Amino acid sequence: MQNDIDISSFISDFSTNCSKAQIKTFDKGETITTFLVNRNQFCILISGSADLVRYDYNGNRLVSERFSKNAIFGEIFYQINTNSEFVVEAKDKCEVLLFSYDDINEKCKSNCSFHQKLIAFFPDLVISKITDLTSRIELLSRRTTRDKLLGYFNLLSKQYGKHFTLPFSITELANYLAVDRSSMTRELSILKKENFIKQDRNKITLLY
Amino acid sequence: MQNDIDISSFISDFSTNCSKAQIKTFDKGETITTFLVNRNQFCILISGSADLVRYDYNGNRLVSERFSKNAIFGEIFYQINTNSEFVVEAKDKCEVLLFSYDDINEKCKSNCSFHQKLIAFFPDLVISKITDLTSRIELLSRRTTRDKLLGYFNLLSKQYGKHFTLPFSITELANYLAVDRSSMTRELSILKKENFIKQDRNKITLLY
DNA sequence: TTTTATCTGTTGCAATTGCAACAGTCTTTT
DNA sequence: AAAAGACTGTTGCAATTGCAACAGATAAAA
Repeated sequence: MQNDIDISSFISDFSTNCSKAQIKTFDKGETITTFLVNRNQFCILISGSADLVRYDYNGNRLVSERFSKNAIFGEIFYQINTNSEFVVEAKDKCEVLLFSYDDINEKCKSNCSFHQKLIAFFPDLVISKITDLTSRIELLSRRTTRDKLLGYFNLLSKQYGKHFTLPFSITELANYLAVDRSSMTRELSILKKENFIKQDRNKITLLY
Repeated sequence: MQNDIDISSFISDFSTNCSKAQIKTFDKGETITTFLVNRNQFCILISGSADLVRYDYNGNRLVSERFSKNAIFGEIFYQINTNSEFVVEAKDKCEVLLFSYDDINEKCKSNCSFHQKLIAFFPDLVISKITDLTSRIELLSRRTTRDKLLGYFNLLSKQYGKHFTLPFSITELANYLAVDRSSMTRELSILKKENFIKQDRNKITLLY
């Protein structure tokens, strides 16, 4: 939601100026990082898009978050959790800035130009992240699938108007809203029947 | 969850050094802030505890978040939303640091000692906040009340062991997990019957 | 202490949801 | 172009949940 920062403009700085941070490029499908041990890893997505994927006990692949430009993620934000395996996978070609938060925080505090710039854009990134998470909590707190759908559509319509394309497939939307896919589709059908929305796959038009 | 920072130690700094920030004290029950217009307000709870309260269309008071020492909150983190009215209320006596994020970010960037210190502790506060929100999303994504309860108890047991007191009343816990209170109580009873837990009001013992 | 208000636990019932299985589309790969 | 795989939509059924109403317990106020 916060796309007005352009981190890529100073990419050249770290490779030359900070030994603690690195930029890596990932091709579609590659694993960017995992959340297994806690190395306090901190990642910033500079370009491309990626999914936070959970593999449940049945081996099903569930996309539980979608990252795009300027998204931040990494072990540092997660309480490493017993029975769930998280992986971040490149959805298309990605440039990612990776560093250990500890390194950045402790070892090159003031004399590193990368660190200086990190401080400059860090607040906007995290505030935007918190806003996103808070919105999602508001959605997930709703009791019915219908309320979740309409709530989510409302958020999108503020940005894009009455007609928009979901940033998710239908299957992924169900994961994002934490409901069963087929039940969600059922509810979408009802919304269509009742003329609340038009829908063609992940293209939605609000009729109210 | 992140209590090792002590903001109060430099409280004296802002009142004297930064005209943009202020410390206020609130008595139990008082409204600390509301989320109505977006003034980019940013709040840090220095001492005491507070609730993020939503009043739904029936006038019911729902506690949807609980803030304690070092919690951050404020309009800046919320997409102001049509049909929900949010208020932060002091749960007991509170000291709160308030400022407009814009003011801090734009107008006294480098020559204000308050700003310098804010930068120093800001990262830990926001990272801790993101971790909390992410954990909650993981809980809210679970399909059954039982899974939500056990997941939450697991988190607490990592910190406090097999026996702990919830930071919530039973009613508030239901709000936090976004389930119906009576249904949740029903599920708690089943967990007791099946000898998974012992429970006396908000005191829980895990038996596994 | 008495009164009042709030919180907790219980249960019946209706509504919603998850699960499973399947068929049709669309996309990607060979 | 054909085949394989993934995604979407549908539906029956069982399980879970929300809702409502109520009684007892606890806490706060008078």
